[in-house]
Amino acid sequence: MGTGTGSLRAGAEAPARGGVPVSADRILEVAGDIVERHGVDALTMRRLSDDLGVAVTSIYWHVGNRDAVLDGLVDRLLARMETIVAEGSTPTLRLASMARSLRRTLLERQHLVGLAHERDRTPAMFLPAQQAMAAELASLGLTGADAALALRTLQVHVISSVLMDRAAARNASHGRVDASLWPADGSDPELVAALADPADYETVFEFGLEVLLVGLSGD
Amino acid sequence: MGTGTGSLRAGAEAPARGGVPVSADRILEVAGDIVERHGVDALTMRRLSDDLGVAVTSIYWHVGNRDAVLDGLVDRLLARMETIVAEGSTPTLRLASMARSLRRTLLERQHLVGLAHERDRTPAMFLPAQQAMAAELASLGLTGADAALALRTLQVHVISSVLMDRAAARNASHGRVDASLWPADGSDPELVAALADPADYETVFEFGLEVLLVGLSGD
DNA sequence: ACCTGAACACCGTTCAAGT
DNA sequence: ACCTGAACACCGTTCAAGT
Repeated sequence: MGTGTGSLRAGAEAPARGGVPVSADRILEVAGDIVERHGVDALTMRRLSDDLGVAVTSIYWHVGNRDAVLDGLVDRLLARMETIVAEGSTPTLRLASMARSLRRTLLERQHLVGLAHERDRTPAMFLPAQQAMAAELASLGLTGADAALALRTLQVHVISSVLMDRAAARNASHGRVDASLWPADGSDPELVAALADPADYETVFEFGLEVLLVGLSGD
Repeated sequence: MGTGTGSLRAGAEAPARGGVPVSADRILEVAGDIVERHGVDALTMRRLSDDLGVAVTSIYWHVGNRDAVLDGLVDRLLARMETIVAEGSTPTLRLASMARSLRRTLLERQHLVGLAHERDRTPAMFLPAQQAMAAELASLGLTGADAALALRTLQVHVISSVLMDRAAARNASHGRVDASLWPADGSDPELVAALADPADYETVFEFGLEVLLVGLSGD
């Protein structure tokens, strides 16, 4: 049926999706694609093997098992966290720009970041940025354990922002709070209205970041 | 084998684990037990039915399916978030005590909180505390959209702390960073040592909370 | 109204077997 | 060295059938 010429084959039996030979690297590449596009749950061994154009079992030869694939994906993400460039004329501004660009790059790989979080690899994710941030903190007078605490606070602020964004993005109805649950009487109507809107986690991030940096620079 | 009396039965065929009849409530109770003790992944329909002493399929009669069970668990958690009591003589101190007690109660139900987070129900988790916190923010001069932003910042701070704790607790090797990855030369040795220790997210929480509250109270 | 077993499609994983 | 199909134990879910 249809008006096809009949000579154009469906392409289903093309030589293994572009003829790329299977390898641990290729497997992780395709797996990363699935995870980033459809979430971790969508990564089944059978779907992965289908996308690779190969039998399920051959994946087990190259990488160990599903868990090893997930581990490999996280390792890949960490390896690609390049040192970010700081911009700004003051230490505080440079810290802010670093935190912002970290957040941006992590947002591009939301599902992978979630995966890294579940495996408690988030600290490793910030390793490349850590030295640069430590230098800025030092010029604010923060060193030793104080600097470590400040570093971790900034790190938690960044990833938590990404995790919140991810949860909100995954679900259709955002952080909308039913305004009717508030007492209709004396309570601040503007506040209730603002809370009824879905949360804008970028604004929350920026607000928290500014407060934190002002606090760190010693009021 | 062993020295048992032989008259003491194994108790395996006791009348349905205490004879409690199956119901939607009972199902959620047992399901919550499994999730809180062994994590969400451990909650399989077959294990749930085993613990209930009933056939798998009868669960489908009471509640719809696995997803409905999970939804029910989150609803239960939200319903149990009682209004917390504020302690302290100043608005800032009362806000701090509320954030702390929220964190504590959430930490007791880590897995359930993780579940609520995945379903983007975290804003609803803070609803009971929201009015009380709004009142304190008002006496700091924060109302309307400003108060909403402050509220959300505090909320994100609390749940992110819980989420971090959970990730760290689930994995044996904490946020330890390999000190050897830092340049051995001029970099702050105390800082490197502090980062080599596993992150103490309670301290990170307290530090961030204080900075946030100082910032909110208008420096 | 409530519970059951059989059955389905789908998982991850192992293994003996092919080339 | 690499890939395969068959097979296993385990999922969630449906359905016709029992009482």
